[in-house]
Amino acid sequence: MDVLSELNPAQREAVEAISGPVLILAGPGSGKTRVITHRIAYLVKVCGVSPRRIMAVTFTNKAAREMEARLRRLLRGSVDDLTIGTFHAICARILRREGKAIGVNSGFVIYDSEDQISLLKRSLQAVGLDPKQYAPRAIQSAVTAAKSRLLTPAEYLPRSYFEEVVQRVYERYQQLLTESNALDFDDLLMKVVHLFQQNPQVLSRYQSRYLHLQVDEFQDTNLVQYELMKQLAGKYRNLCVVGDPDQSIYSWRFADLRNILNFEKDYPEAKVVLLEQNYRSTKMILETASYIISANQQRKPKDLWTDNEPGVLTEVVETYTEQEEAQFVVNEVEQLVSQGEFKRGDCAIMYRTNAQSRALEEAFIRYGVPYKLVAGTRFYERREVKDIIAYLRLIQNPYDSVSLLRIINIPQRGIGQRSLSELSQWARSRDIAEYRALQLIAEQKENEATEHPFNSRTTRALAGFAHLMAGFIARSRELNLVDLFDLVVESSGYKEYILGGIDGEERWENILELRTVAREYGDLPPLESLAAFLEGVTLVSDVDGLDESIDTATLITLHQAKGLEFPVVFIVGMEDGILPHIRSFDDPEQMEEERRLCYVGVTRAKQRVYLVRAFRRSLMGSSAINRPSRFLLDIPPRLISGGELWRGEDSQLATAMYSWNKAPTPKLAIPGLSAGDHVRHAQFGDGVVVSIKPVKDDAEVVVVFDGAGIKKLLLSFARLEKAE
DNA sequence: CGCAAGTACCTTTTT
DNA sequence: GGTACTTGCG
Repeated sequence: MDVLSELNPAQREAVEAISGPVLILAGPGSGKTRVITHRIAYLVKVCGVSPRRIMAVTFTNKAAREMEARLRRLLRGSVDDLTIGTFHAICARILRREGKAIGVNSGFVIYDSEDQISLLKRSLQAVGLDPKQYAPRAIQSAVTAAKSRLLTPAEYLPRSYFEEVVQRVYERYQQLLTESNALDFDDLLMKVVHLFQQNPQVLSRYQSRYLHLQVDEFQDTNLVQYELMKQLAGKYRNLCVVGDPDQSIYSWRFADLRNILNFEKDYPEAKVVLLEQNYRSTKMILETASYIISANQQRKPKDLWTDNEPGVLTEVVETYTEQEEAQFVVNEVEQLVSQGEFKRGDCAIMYRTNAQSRALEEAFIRYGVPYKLVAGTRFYERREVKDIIAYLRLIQNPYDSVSLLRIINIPQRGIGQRSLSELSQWARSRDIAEYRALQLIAEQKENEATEHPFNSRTTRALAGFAHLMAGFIARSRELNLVDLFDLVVESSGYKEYILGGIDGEERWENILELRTVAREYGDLPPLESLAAFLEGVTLVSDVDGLDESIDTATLITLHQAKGLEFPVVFIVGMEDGILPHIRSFDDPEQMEEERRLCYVGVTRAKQRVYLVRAFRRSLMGSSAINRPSRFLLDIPPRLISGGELWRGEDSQLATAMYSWNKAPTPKLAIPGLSAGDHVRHAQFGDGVVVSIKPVKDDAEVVVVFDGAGIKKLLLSFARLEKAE
């Protein structure tokens, strides 16, 4: 059978073990995705299982899309009936259909973490506590922790004063969510589990439908997710989970490695398959990675091996500052490209924290080398984008109080903080939603009645907003999504407002980009397309937007890099305090996770690995001198380029590296520019560069021209010449 | 109420 | 170095 022909014995075993629970422990690069897709293809083509009876859960939408694409090739069609998606997307779909059984209205909106924080602050105030005294983020984390253990406010047992606060806030927070007809990310999962617990007949329907269940990245599931799969697999027990404990890097999201351990307890009949042959990396890289991960105490040893070429030694490089570090990376990328062995798109630069991307970006721009940044300030978190989404959400669900409070005075309508808290109070005292209160005020204004506490100016403002929204809501039934989008942006006054503000053009561009996203949903009927669009934009992740077809270097965090692979990998910031991160120093478990993170990074590489560190690095304004990462010390010198020089002084390795393997001086002719440079433009004449700012794959250069004044130019278009 | 200026706070990672 | 929130004034 051709579905099996391309597989090694272990992979084949994993594919053919279709009845009963299966635990696949898959090392990096062991063809995990191939096993999952071939398994599904095998089920459909060989075993004749209907695609609609198969569910495959992935970690990101990108992974889901990839799996779908691969299956489309293997199966040719009939892919549409498969259930493939992230936990959150699949749960949202279930809740839209079945939610009413547990009092979840199908028009619910999904709150992201920012919305969550904002509602938590209001919850704090509502129970009479000061948001300044109890960090909303800490409470958020506690609430997420509770929800990932399936604890409702009533079941939550406080063991400290702080936890008592958490419980009170959590309780009110859930009330406010319900009133807003909203669910947060954690609710999506928890509510489905509750739905199934409380409605056995609903559960039974789903259990009967899904004959086969598959979970990817199982090491990163939390307790709710595990419980959910356990429920769904309750009837047929055909649950196949794939994971690698060494790549577990989401414990802070309450991923629980015990899920892997418990799996064999809950499913004693489970077949365990080990995938230990690596198809991705050279022998050198695999060995380097193995040494790094072996230093962890809390792990089962694995025997990873590969038939691949030995490859070249790992480069360990020290630079003086993070600017020099970035410069080295850019230079090295260009070297590799000019030697003809690699393309820019083969190179990935990985780092521990997002803040580290800035120095890298600056260097890429300075040298005119194109790159792509995975996220950064994430698109869907930008203020203007969230504002428009808030308008649209409010149209779908006027009870969404977080969105209402967000945009009721944006652009300014003369509804200030005071009027707002009065509005909330008034609504609460009459036990109605804010939006309903607005409607009443608008009606009363027409009737000249005055029951509410607002003066005539504020009343007019509030009524105006109510009418605006009512108009949108009425039109939303008939307008197609893009037309609705345009209507909202124009008649709310938002367009004018944003264009008149700082960075107006840039922000407007973002809104237009959001509009293109909306266009993709335009074919559906009006109300459906709005709902689908809103769900789509809330459940995206940053890697989802990563486009491998563009031939540029990729800047990416180590977390985001999980599941990806690149011929050349640079890991920068190999310093104690960065990787491992300083926050892990006093917690051995967290330290082990940092090590796994490093391992994930190294094992992304197919051909070459660079581990780069800076002697001195500025962080948050001040600068620090960091020691080399302790993880470097776990790599035997013989695996490091130039490392044999250190033989016999292993213990001194850290000190030694201060003076060895210094980054060579960049050999690039500078095609880029920096502020202060004199330039010449064909049309505008001579000028001086004021600033350079990264814009996607390009750079925006501001130049003061002697004759033509100040101009903003795109580096790729402007054809500026350097002049002395 | 709106705006400008000042201040405190932070930054790990994300569905 | 940046933002998000507070304060004070018109």
